[in-house]
Amino acid sequence: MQDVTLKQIAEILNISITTASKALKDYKDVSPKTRIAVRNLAEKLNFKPNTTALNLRNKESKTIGLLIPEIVHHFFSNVINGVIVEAEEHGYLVIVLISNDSYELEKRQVELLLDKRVDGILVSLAGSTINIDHIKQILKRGVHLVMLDKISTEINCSKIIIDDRKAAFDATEKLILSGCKKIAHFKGPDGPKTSLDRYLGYKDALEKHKLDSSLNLVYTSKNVSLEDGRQYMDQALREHPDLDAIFTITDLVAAGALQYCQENKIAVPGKISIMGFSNWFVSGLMTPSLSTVDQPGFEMGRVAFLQLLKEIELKKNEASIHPETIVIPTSVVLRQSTKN
Amino acid sequence: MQDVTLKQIAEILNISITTASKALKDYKDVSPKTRIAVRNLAEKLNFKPNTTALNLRNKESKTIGLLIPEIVHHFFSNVINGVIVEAEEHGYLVIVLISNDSYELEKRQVELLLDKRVDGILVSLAGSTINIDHIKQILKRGVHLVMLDKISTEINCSKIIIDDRKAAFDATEKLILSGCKKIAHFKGPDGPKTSLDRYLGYKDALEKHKLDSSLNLVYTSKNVSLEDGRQYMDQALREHPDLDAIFTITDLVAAGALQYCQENKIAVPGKISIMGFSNWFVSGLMTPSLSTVDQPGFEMGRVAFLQLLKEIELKKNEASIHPETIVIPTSVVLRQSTKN
DNA sequence: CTGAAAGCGCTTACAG
DNA sequence: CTGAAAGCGCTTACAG
Repeated sequence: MQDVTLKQIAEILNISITTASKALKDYKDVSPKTRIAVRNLAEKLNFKPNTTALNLRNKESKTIGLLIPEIVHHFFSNVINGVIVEAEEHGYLVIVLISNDSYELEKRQVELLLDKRVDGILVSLAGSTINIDHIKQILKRGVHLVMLDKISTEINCSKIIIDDRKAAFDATEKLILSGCKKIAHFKGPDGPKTSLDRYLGYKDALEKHKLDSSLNLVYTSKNVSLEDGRQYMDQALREHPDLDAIFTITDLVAAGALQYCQENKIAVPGKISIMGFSNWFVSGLMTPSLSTVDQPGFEMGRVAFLQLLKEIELKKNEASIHPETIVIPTSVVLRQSTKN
Repeated sequence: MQDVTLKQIAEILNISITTASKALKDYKDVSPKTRIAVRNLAEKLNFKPNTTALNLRNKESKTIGLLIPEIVHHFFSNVINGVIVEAEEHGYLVIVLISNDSYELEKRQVELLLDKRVDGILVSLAGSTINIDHIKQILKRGVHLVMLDKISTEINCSKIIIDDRKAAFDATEKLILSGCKKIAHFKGPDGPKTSLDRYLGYKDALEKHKLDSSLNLVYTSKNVSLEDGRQYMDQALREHPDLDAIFTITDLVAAGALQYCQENKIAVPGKISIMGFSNWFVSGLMTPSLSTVDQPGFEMGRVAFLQLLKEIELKKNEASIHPETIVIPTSVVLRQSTKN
């Protein structure tokens, strides 16, 4: 069954396409009789205006692109969900593309989205992305852009982030307030700003409370993997027998550390407290369950879409756009892997 | 910066739009000189043919819709990933929509996708979907359809599934072969076919090995939640003191059962073996890690897209389409929550 | 109140 | 070798 067009309706009713179109769009200069006839027939034939034709004419697609490093990932799948739900609410559809943390893929995917003529693009940068000319390209082509979580300070666009430094500070301070005195940090790789900020927040807290903040308490996890967590837990315990807590770049690393402790009968949090970051789904299921920082992915996705929409509509009204940076609040979730 | 059009190129070069178009598309009836001039200018101005115009003309969008019950979910996020990766490989983009297991949402989302004129739709049904007229509507509108995992036998389209009954049989038999004699099943709600099939596979295995397969060993989890797992573990142990294994509808329920055992110092697998289903990411992280059935989401997503593509291309060549049902193999993953 | 015309950006059968 | 014309399906300023 082919899609019904205005032309067909016009032919059946022996009127012009113009009139048929007007009748459906509540133009006042159509006789009630014609209006009714057109509407009834449209209803009967299940007429749906062809979106592609509308897009071509209106130069908008009511579609946005979402470019994200991963999808099989608790935080990012929440982000995607937030974007999709909010977009649908406002009549927009979302094309999802996964860079798999690859700069090359990300670059190509930006092209795909641009060629597709989406109305706007939401980007969370791949871990391996250093050069950001492809992102600048988005702005140059006049397409709206909002970055979230993995952002670049070199791009002049709206950004949706959490305050990683403050969140890490809060998490570390909770460990301190629960009585921990020697706290290691398993940080992420050096590139991403989030890694750096979480490290700085950790350091801030130690310094504020005058605890040992020497660099030999900091371990850099290359792969941010379960295995890394196990390995550094082993190493940290050997290098610092008096260690009583660790704070990790993300829950997965914390989970590895926790596994190591379980297998080696090291009491958590008796001997050592473990604090993760991100509040992955898994954190609540482990034994003991993991204390962590809740990173509200769904909310970030929602707000990112809303910001993009705002800019799309400002542009339509020819108003000027002022990029904003919106910080979404985080909170520390205390569970069983820390004291108190 | 506005997008460059063929018209602009033609004007600059003082040729017709027709010729410009042909030059870019390797029509042989264009002089080499013109061809070169057009190509160079197009390159220089970074000309990209307007996809929307092409879509309108070619009546295809190189875009498909993916309608899925959940996204913050290990299996489904893998499915989505598989679809997106394979689609991108073949020049297709994917619009993702989440029904959140709601029939109402699913119905509306099918409309959205149809109105968008996607070339095809991949559907995994919402848990609450009983009436499937909206799915039939897809076929009626001449849009290609492939269903995956949560399918409906009433729809005549290609389907990508696992053999739930066989998978459940295999999992249960592993428990039996490891020496378990009294095995309970925490099944899912009665609606979905997967629930039923997993129950039947469990029953098949018990009967084959002449073990107790009475109905009082079967508990129906309404919410398929962590809490359900805890609760039925408690109940099952009270009702069957000699219980030595459980097989659950999905890993989350198994995780709840495991938590219950941990908290109540019930040895796993010493006293009781626990077998989940789906191989969620979390299964490998728990202590003890969970034995389960691997449900290859990524592969299912890939194959689903490939099947859809095949049908799209068959149609283009006016060949006839024969719906296929493709069964993706599963395997039992033995970890620490079961014996041997 | 109705409809012919122009246009969104492209392609292609056809005439010259 | 080049380009005017028709067309994909719609909308809207304009003439009648």
